[in-house]
Parts: sequence; structure tokens; C-alpha cells
Amino acid sequence: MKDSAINDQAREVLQGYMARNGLKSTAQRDTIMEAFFGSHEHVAIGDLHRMVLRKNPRIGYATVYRTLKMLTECGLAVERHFGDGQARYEPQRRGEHHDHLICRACGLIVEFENEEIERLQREVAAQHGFRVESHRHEMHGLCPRCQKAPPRRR
Amino acid sequence: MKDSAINDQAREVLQGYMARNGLKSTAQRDTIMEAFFGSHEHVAIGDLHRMVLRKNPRIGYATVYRTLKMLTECGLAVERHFGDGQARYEPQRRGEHHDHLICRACGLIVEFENEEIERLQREVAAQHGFRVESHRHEMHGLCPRCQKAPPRRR
DNA sequence: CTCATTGCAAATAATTTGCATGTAA
DNA sequence: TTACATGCAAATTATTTGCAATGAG
Repeated sequence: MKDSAINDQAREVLQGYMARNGLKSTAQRDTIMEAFFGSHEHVAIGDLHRMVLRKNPRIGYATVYRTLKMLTECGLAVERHFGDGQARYEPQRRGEHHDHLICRACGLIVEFENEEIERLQREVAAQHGFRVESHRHEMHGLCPRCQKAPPRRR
Repeated sequence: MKDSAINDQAREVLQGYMARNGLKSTAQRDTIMEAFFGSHEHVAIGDLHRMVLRKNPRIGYATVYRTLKMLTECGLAVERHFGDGQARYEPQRRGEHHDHLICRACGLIVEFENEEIERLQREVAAQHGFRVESHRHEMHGLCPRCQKAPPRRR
């Protein structure tokens, strides 16, 4: 058993989900998931496809698309839209939060975490009687570099 | 001067922006902006186009698109992506925040505001040297009603 | 064997652009 | 008059689907 970017917990969730839905394990899915969970980025499908092609040049875009869809359905991936016209995905690791600072000039994305904000969020949700399952928190503006330099696209 | 959905402050921002950029005021833009600022919803371009057609059936989709783009650039509108494949826009009124609780079952959207969270946000941004221009904060989950009732689409 | 999966190409869908014509300033 | 703006249609871009061939269980 070689080491893998997919941790045991994710593997378990996945196996349960696939078993329950009669899905099959394939070499393509393994390759795609390996690449996906190995990336720290917010990957777009196209990026991931390119990464995957280096491992197996015969994997189609649609397969990457469908695999990400599957991961999203079983909760192992989260789909995000940052405003350029394409969806991005990131691995959902339990207990981690992925809040973002996004530079509108160069596209830089910085992740941050703030437990106090999380706590206040839960409070607000409670006030409205909501049961929260996930959240998204983004701030858009200019990163330090683009505040000085005449902003140029990454 | 007939009454209008566009408030004085917005009008001022707009006029400044147009003057500075050599843009011209047109009947189409007025119609579109009237409809846009009159709507409380998160409107998609298609929706807005449909609304606008009732006032002037000759206005094209592209004009609505370009007007919204302009409003976004001068900060009077905010573009959002909720995950269905289309962008939605909402009027940006200064001092108002548009944070959302979103029910995944019935689609209910509740707006909330929390000054303490805002403050912490500014703090986080400062730590990373970002100059923040706007933000988005959404919590997704189940509203009180859908926690009980077998959730059915709105 | 049986049915899910794959790769390809084609279909959708939403957004964006080119351009001839119209129009505000 | 001179740019900018408009409407249309066409181009782009991203996503999604149909289907015959393939492969997992």
C-alpha cells in the first residue's frame, strides 16, 4: 500500500458512499482523486485535468468533471466560485475552515482562519434558528503588492 | 423630477464615475438601473433583462450585461455566484452589509449583520496587509422550518 | 454477464465581443 | 461632429450530456 494524498477518513467516507450507491472504483478516479487531494490550491477543473494528464494522458475532461461532482456530493470536495467565470474545487477536510482574502487585481488568494469569527457565526445562526452545515467567508480587495504596483494581472 | 429607485448617493457616485470616464447617460441605462435598484432580490442578468423588456422591448441582453458590469465597476452593484451556473447581482448600498443565511432545502435567504464580525474581519485583513473593498459571508444549512418538515422546495 | 464508467464529441448555457448603426454631448 | 452606446448576431468559455466501447465486480 503506497502512501497517498487521500487520508483514511476521506477514504472511509468515499468507500461508504460508493458502496451505498453501487459505484465502482476505477484507475481514473484514483488518479484524479490523488491529484485533487494532493493539491493545496483551489483548483479549477481544467487545471486538475492538466495535472491528471501528466499521469495518464488518456483521461478525459468529462471524467475529471464527473469525479469532482461525485466528490462534491459525498462531501469530500467543496465547489466555489470566485468571480472569474469558472468553478474551483477544494478538498474539504473536517474541522478546517477555508476563508479567503482575494485580490481583485492579481487574483491572489490567501486563506485565513479566525476562531472568534467562527464562534460569532454560530451565534448568529442560532439566533435565526438555522442549523449551519457549511459557510463561506470572503473578503475582496487589493493585496499589499497591488496597492503599490500598478496592478497587473498575475 | 419623478421619484426613483435610485437614491441620491448612488446617483452621485454614478455621475462622478461617468464623468470621469467619459461615459454617457442613455435612456436604456436609466431603464435598466431603475429596474435594478428597484429590485430587492439577487437578480440574474436574464431576470433583469426580462423586467426591463416590459418597459422597453427593444433593449438587448448585452446592454443589460454591460450596464451591470459598469455598476459593478463603480461599486454600486455586487456580483455573486450562488452555485447555480449564473451570476447574480445586488445593489450595494453603503453601510449595508449583505451577509446571508441560506437554507439548502427551501432556498430561503435571511440577511444578517454583525458589527463584531465586521470588526474582526477588518483586523484579519489588516494582518495580511489587504485593503478590503467588499466582502461576502454566507452560511449554508437548514432553516428552522426545514429542520422539522420533510424539506420541500420552496 | 451486467451495469457503471469512460472518452469523445456534440449539446447547452452563460457570458462576452465585433461591428454597423444610432445618439448624447 | 465625434466618441461612446446600442442591438444584433456571432464568438467564447465553461459546463453538461449522449452514446458506443470498455472494464469492474
